[in-house]
Amino acid sequence: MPLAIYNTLTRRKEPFETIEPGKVRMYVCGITAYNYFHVGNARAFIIFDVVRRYLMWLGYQVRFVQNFTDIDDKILNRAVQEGTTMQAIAERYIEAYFEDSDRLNILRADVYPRATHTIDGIKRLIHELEQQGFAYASEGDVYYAVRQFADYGKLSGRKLDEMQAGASGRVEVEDESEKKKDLFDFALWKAAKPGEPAWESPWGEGRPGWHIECSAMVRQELGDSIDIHAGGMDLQFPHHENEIAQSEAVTHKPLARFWMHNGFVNMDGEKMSKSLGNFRLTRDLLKEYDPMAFRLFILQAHYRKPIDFTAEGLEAAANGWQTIKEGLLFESEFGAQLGWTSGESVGTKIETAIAQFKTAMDDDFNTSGALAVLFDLAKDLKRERNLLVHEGTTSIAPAELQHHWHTLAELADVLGLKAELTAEETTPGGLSDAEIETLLEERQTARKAKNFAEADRIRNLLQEQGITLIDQAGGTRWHRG
RNA sequence: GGCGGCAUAGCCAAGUGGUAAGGCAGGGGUCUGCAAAACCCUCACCCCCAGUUCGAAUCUGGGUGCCGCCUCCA
Repeated sequence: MPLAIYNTLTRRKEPFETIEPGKVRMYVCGITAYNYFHVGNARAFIIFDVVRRYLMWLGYQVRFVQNFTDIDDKILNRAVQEGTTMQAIAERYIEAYFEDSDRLNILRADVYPRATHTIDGIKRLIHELEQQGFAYASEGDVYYAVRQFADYGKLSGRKLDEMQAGASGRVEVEDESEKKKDLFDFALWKAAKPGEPAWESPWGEGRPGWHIECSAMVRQELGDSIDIHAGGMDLQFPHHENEIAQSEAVTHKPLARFWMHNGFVNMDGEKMSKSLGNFRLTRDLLKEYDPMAFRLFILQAHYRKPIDFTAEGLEAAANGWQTIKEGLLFESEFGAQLGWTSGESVGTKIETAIAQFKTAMDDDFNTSGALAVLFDLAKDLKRERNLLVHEGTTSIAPAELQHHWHTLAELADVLGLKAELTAEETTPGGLSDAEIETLLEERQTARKAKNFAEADRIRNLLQEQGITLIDQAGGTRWHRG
């Protein structure tokens, strides 16, 4: 069965087809660089990173573009607040974006266009819109005339006449109405206020509106029509609706074949938003949790559903991640011991696992279902690992085990789950094997003499060094970690 | 006022006509001086009512509850 993706435009799952065979052009709306990104942003980036990875795994050549908005009121405000420039603020948070997203194992985009580097393209687009009667200048601003675009509202499923201006309660409707012909017209270009960064234009000194940059960037980096355009649910309207209006009015071609939107991250049941101030920065979260635990947390829910961010949920994901991580680390810990070579063959279990994984992912990226496959594989490995540690042998032939591991590693990579030994785990404890053996002998003597206090003292001492003892009938085994 | 979504175990969450994946937590057991680690086993009739069907968590109608969007937002 082929891959089916839910398309916001049609409100249906549709078989995925590309414009150009074998190639995918994909655009994801990135951050406005005025703060570290929050966990809601992170969800979008993780989700679409997985979409990209999966398409690549299926054999598509994916060109992935994600923008940085580096002109914006919020960046400007912050710059004023800190007595610095808009550029300095933007640079800082773009750099931070890379640090945080790298930790989340989000693949780098092929291109990261910025608004400030796209001014020419933006001006050209506005000019074309003006020429074709979709835009008008007004006191140094330029607005898009939504009534001129017959399809306005097709993405978000609304009609201009049915919309209630100001229903969100965030906008002062009267504010700009003087300059606009219609309440729902939106700014393509804003006249600069004194002291603000500004660019020359036929309409006077000013800067681009928010929506226009994406239209210009898509066009510049990917062409008139692309395969996937993605972002958070909230971008559906007005941002993406406006992008469509801007782009399609000029090109007369569909901006994107598939529009994908991810659901929100709620904080303890309540919507997380900048205005409510209850957002959680990814950077802060990663001080407490393994980035992969967070990734797992996100991937355990379907991307279009809202997900509730709670400490319990994160804990559960962190515990679950341990299992997958142990499976992934199997090779580096025991591969050599088991004499694994690079030879490959595939067992039936593995084929079934891959098929199940694919079935889940083909169904509009059912990562939750896909994860069940990973857990199954990881648990096998975990069991064998423990058998090895406790009994010194495995119940599955090493070669077959290797295929298990290989498959787990491959599928985990599609989901962007990567296991790394922490510094603690890599650095062996202060005690040498010989020292440990000596202590064990002492403890054994104490145990035989029923001096359990002494035996427990030694056990605790070793435990503090990260060494776990396994008392068995045939003697005591131990392992680090 | 308009548009849309969701409701599955203690928690999270798949499944969209054939008799409930998975994760976390829990319970029981084996082993042990006691632990720990490990292993094995175990844990749901799917918000309510009516209907369609041989058969429904899954379709239809009606309720109830929660949530999102209608120019800050991923």
